[in-house]
Amino acid sequence: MTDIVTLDFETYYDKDYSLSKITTEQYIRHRDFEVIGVAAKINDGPTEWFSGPAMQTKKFLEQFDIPNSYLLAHNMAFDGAILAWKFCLKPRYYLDTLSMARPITGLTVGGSLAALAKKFCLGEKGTEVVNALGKRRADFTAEDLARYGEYCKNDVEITYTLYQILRQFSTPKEQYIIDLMIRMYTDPVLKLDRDLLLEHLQNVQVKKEKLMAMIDAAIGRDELMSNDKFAEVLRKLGVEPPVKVSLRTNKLAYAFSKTDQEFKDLLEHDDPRVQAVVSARLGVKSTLEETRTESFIGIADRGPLPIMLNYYGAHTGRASGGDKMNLQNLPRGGTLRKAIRAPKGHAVVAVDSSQIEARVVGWLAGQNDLVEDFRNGVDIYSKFATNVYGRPVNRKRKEIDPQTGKEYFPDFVAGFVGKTCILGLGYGMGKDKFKATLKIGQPGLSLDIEIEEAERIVNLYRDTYPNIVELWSAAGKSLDKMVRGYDYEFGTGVTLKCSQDGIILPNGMLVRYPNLTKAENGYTYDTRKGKIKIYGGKIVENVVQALARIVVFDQMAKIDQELRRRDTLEQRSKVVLTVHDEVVAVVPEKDAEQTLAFMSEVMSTPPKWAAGLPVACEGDFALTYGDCK
DNA sequence: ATGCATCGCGCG
DNA sequence: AAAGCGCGCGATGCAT
Repeated sequence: MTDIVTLDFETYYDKDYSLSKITTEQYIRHRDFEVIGVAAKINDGPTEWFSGPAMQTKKFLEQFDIPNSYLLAHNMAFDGAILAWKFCLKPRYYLDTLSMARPITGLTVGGSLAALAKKFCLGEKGTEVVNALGKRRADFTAEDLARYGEYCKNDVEITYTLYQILRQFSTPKEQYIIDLMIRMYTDPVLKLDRDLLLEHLQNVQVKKEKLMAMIDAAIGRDELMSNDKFAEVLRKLGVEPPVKVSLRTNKLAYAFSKTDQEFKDLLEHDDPRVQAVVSARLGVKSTLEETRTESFIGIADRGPLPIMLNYYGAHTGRASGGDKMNLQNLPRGGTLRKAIRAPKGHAVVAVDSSQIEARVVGWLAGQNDLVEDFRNGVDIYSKFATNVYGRPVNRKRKEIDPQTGKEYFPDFVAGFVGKTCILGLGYGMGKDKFKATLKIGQPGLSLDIEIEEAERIVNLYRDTYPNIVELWSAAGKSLDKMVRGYDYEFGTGVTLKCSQDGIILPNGMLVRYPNLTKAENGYTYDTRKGKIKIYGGKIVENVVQALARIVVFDQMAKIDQELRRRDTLEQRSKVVLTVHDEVVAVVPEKDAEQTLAFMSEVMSTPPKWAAGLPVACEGDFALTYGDCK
């Protein structure tokens, strides 16, 4: 039996140097970092506390045979990174109670050890027994240090007990995924291209300065950023600011976003001053490129890029971004992605699962004609658009413009409509939202269709795929059954049983609906953020996202198991990142081609419980993440 | 100063 | 009766 070593570090912090102010990566790599003490235990043995200089702490830690043990902590990304980066100790396998708790209580209970101890009745977590703020290890009195040690030991005990409870809810595969996500952080291999990032920051800033130079010097950043102030700017130029009804609050709000057509129309206003202020507002308002580039440069100066993903961060099991650095929303085709590089002699391999959610919907609903089309590689977006427009549509067909001699896609717009239908209408989207979605469009494409036309297309979708409509209805029925505690199941590709706590997935995990309640006009469930409305179409969406996540994450685990077998100190080989339907690995350059083939093979194979689900994928390898497609 | 709600925008 | 959904971060504006 492999030992479980449970451990908890106490580290120096002060008002500004703390995890609430800076990222975990900055905190651990900071020059002020200091271990005050550490408590650890083996299996259910006694917990030991140690506090001493770094060298002695290392000696203390080395007694635990960590490289051959399972390592357990609450928030392992933190303790595991300290252990790996400061003490060069990596366990056989990471276990993390914070990750393990998320699928069970993530919706309703915070992730802190205190909140979880209370939830699972594990006794009191010690309150702050020692004032540690701003105190280095040497500043503590012997008594305070001893009390701090007791507090820390208690945390270790609670973590170990919590683990014994939570492990009953987990599976070996989910444990592997937790370990993998921790290793993405504690064992970083991707590098950031500092020079490229510095150049990019310069470009972004110059671009913004140029926009500012185009407008009246009296108008500053504040006038552009604030809605009220910007509205005044427009009024002074004789333009009545466009308004809209807020989707969330139903209140009137200024329509100043890049998706507000009326606002975008002002870019072509007769008065060049209006054009300039609108252009400046749109250019200055988005800060992602600038702030993220600055963060990246900071990391580039400190070391390789640790990737923090919250295991089961979403209700549906998808990961979410963490540590003030969401790597799941980097702009596509942008410099930030290009700045993420494989280490010397290595390549990045990225493979993503093609239209996984659309495939899962069709398969779950038993919409067999759609499933067969996916299986046969039919371009389903074009096929549905053909249906919509009553003429052959092929979004991939290229033609040469006789005037300019340039290549273009004549069915680009129709293809976009087809895509929007397949991706959106499967979850019950109505005509109004469909019309709005087409209007938002994508960069360089905004479609204005009549509401009658929107209704026609929505109805066409529902007539074409009646089993999907039937699935919404079956899923809707599950709400009534779950509330009343009756057995119920739905789904054709796989049968999903409903329980009191939610819908049971094929891997034994649940899509939970805590305190599901029948309200006046529908059903709600509780989260920490309040009550959420739930209905048939949305259940289908949640379940489909959850199923797609299981498919891709199990494939990711399988890929990593194989790569990990080849991984050595010099020739790194591992999965480094996932973005929902995408798996990214780093391997030696010479293995890139073979790895792409291997990953593609794995990601073209459905799991046993979904033998009839046609999965497909596409991928690429390159020296940078950004060049992988 | 700090927390919270809201919006916009990036990704899937 | 009808209803695309799932995230995190940065910014403003208001409350504390």
